[in-house]
Amino acid sequence: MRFDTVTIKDIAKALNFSTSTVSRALRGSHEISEETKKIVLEYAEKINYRPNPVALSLKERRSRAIGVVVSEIANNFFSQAINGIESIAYNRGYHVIITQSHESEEREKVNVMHHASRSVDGLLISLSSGTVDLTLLKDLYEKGLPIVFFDRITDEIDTHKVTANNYLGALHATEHLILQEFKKIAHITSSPYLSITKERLQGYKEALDKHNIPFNEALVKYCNHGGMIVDEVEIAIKELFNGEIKPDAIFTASDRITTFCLSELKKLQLKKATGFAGFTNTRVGELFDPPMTVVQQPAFEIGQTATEMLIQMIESKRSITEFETKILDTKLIIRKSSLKDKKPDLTTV
Amino acid sequence: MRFDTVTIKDIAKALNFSTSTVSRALRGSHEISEETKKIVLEYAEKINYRPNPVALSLKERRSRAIGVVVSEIANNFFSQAINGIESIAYNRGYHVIITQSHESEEREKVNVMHHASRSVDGLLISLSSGTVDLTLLKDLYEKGLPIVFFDRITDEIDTHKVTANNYLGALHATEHLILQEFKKIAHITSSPYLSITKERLQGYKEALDKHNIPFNEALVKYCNHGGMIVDEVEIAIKELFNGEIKPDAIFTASDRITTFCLSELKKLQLKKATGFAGFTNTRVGELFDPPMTVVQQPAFEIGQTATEMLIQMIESKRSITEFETKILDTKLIIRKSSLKDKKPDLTTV
DNA sequence: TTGTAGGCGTTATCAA
DNA sequence: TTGATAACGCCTACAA
Repeated sequence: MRFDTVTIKDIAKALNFSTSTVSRALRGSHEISEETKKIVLEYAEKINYRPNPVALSLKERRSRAIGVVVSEIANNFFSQAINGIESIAYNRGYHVIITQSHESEEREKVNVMHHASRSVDGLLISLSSGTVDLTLLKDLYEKGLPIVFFDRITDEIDTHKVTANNYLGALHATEHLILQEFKKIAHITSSPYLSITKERLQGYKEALDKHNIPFNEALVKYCNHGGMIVDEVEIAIKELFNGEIKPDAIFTASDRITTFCLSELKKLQLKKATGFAGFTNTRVGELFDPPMTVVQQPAFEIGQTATEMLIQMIESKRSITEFETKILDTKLIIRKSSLKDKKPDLTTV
Repeated sequence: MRFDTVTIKDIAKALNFSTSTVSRALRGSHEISEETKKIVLEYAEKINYRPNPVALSLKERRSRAIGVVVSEIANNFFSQAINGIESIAYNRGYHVIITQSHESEEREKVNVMHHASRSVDGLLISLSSGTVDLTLLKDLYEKGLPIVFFDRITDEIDTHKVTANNYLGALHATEHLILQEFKKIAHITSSPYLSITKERLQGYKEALDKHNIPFNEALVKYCNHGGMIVDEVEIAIKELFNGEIKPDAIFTASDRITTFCLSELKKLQLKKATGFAGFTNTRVGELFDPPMTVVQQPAFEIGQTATEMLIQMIESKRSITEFETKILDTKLIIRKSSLKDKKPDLTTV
């Protein structure tokens, strides 16, 4: 099956003009007579002519499209961030092309190359948890492809970056658990490679330190696939509760880990005995049993900010030398799951 | 900023061959000497040559890309369906370009046109709740653009379609509520234009009929934006509970409506008194308070099936005349929210 | 004011 | 076995 479209040639032939005349008339050039313009525009309208963006991309080497690479769309944080990205891009006349890396370095590379070679004008990327090698991105960036990192960022490339204040978010959540008099707070987090993992771990440690609680490596568990594999979280929890120091509270570092962790705790009948707080952008934390204490990232705003920065880079005439890393505040929403005294929820019976 | 890439020309110049020789060597043509091939391939590898897909698209009028239009990515059903789409597309060597209509006919049109003119090889679409006019899609379809509808389908275009068995899903859920001895079961659903709305309403009615419960129009509420606007659901619930016949159970017809509805019931302290079941693909229904009875759609499989059908259309040499509408079974997962006797959940305390 | 020619990167056809 | 040329759809420098 093939798809027929009207081209400038068709118009030129039908109207007995040259293609250049038609082209100029369509773009409203002042060097074309009003009459010709009118004839051409009317005919174009009539046969529903649309310029072929592929041809334009080839010619202008730009596409008015922005490529986005995230690990997973089925994730509250990313889908909200994407909405932020779209809200800006749409208004500025850019299209958004979304691809998923599924936390795999390999898939991420394929996606990045696809974007680059399809002449997106710029790239927004949140690194996969499997990514260690940044040479491809570095390469493209040096060749002139504008890139903005968001959420999972890197030190290795000097460009604009946007992320949540993961450090403070983790610090406040952990501190909240400490003030609730939990003594053995475990931390289940993603791949240690990720910027967000490091920042959140740092916040967790800082909170402990501030309250003179010794940091214990055994209470920190890493899920290298960010919770994409159920077993990861299951194993982490089993190790924690079979270990020497059984935690009385858990602080989780990502959407998926948070969810799986709750399921596990429920299975093990530990849900109501264990203090709980986690990073997640779910809209339904309030409906959980018990209602869940969460650290919420400004996902929509992160997407917006990253996109504004990217478009600025794309449209800037001279090359940019001053780069910025914007850090947006998280929000701690305290609900019953992190309170020491977790009676069954009777208020809504 | 501009982005430099290596082209066949560069290779030709460097190696003192013509572009056609290089082109053929790169594609392994047998009419090129082994030696030349080796030289070209090695050099191409060395300078990291990648063919420009934009140029290829222009030449071949195909892009090996599939366009997807959904109402919202931040939706369990759609994000899972997209994963299904990607799983097939990736293996067959197609890229997936995702766009959102935000339940707006206008945005949907823009996206469809974007896809069409960017020469996607085919289109997967789930209609927005605002869509009444299908002439654009009809037009493109008649011009030869392969289109497969999934989830929210239409009678107006004769092509492949895939959807869940919304009728049976609704029937079983409603019947389950009836068997739990709920007497006044309300139904909150999406825009009446949508195929899924009609099918689910049909199932709901059928269940009532089967059990000799008279259908009451006042117990059905439509949210024209599919719950994208919070107020919609709030108003629907208020109307229901301020009406003459106060419902003792609610059956909701979409992910968002389900969630908002629960929030409202919680606010109004009606959550534990009201029987509840709803269409949703959330993974965390079990963690809710009370654990939620859900009708789950085979989202991943719907995405996969639609993509297989689309690729078949794309790659078929002669035009297809026999079209199929596949209907995949839903799954009713019964949990506490729909049980008549909803004691506070003590088992997990 | 309009037309001609060349180029964006690639491949197919034809010629050498 | 290799090279020159034209074409995909569009735009623009230059010519008329």
